[in-house]
Amino acid sequence: MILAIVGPTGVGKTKLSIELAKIINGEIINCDSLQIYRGLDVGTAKITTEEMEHIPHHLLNIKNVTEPYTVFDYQKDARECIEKIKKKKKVPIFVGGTGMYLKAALYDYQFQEEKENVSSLYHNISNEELQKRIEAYKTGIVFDRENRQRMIRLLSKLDQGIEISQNGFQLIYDDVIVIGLTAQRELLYQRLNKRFDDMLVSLIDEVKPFILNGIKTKPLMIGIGYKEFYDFFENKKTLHQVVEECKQNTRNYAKRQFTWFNNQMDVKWFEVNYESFIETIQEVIAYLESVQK
RNA sequence: GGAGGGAUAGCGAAGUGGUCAAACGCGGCAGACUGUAAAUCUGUUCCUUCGGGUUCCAUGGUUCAAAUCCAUGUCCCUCCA
Repeated sequence: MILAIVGPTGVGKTKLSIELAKIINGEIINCDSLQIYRGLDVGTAKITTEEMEHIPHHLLNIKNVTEPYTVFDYQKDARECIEKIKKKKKVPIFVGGTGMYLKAALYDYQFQEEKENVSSLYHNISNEELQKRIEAYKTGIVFDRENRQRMIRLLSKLDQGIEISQNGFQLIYDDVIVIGLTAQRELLYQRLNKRFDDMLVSLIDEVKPFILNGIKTKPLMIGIGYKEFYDFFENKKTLHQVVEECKQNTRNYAKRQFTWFNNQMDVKWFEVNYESFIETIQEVIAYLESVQK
């Protein structure tokens, strides 16, 4: 069995993962694109050593923020982790909200080793030109004509002669169970807002050195709770503005995560009972037992 | 007390007689997703049994026709006393 615990940020995936790992003898594989990095702890709501309760965690804190890391790397690393854990006769448990990382690990996505920063080759090309060049390949691929980032990606693959399958993706492992945690939208948003207020002071301590040292690498320019603070330290925005922006971005992100997991993967959802989290855990366990038979 | 300015969809904000159910932005909702994925992008957003119905502070008026013009009232802001 391979288990995955997914859902929007802040629902309680981490907590559930530890309880399940204890019960089903599992090891956890992080599936959060930012928790990969060392030093991004507060803002990513990363699990603490204490919270781990000695459950082994993989792909957590494996890179510095200055090191590149993408789905390509994740797919490789995650699959290795699965094998390692299985060899120990334990259960791999994916935990995290990066839908694409999870799907790349478990489904038959194919990525090629990449030489240069391919997309930089296309920077000067207009959207119209990108569209034309893609269409010139006459692949019949339907693509988003406004999404520059993804058009560049697509064209670069076509230019490299990489074939792009137009069928859906298939799981490459049997016995994958995806558990989704959900909560009433409004309740979740409230909790996210509160979580941000609670972390604010320590978050600033965490972000500040990066910003003052002029580090502007990918995770910092992308991560919610990180990227927004540059404007504050550069005196372009007030703290209040930045805080509101962080909260807004977090809510929007949670929304997108729902969309992904609802439509891209086959998820068994459980609404979290925050008054009594044990009940949620028990529900999940009961489900797992019923599926095991 | 006097002089001006304003009140528009959940919010901000255009519109100043017809082509206005009302631009645009935000937020909300829904969606896409083969390497920045905490990214990037799309659709939708008064109600509707999809025929239509009810809107632009309120009431009355002018007009074939009003969010737009006039009158009165209410509330808000700025300035002078």
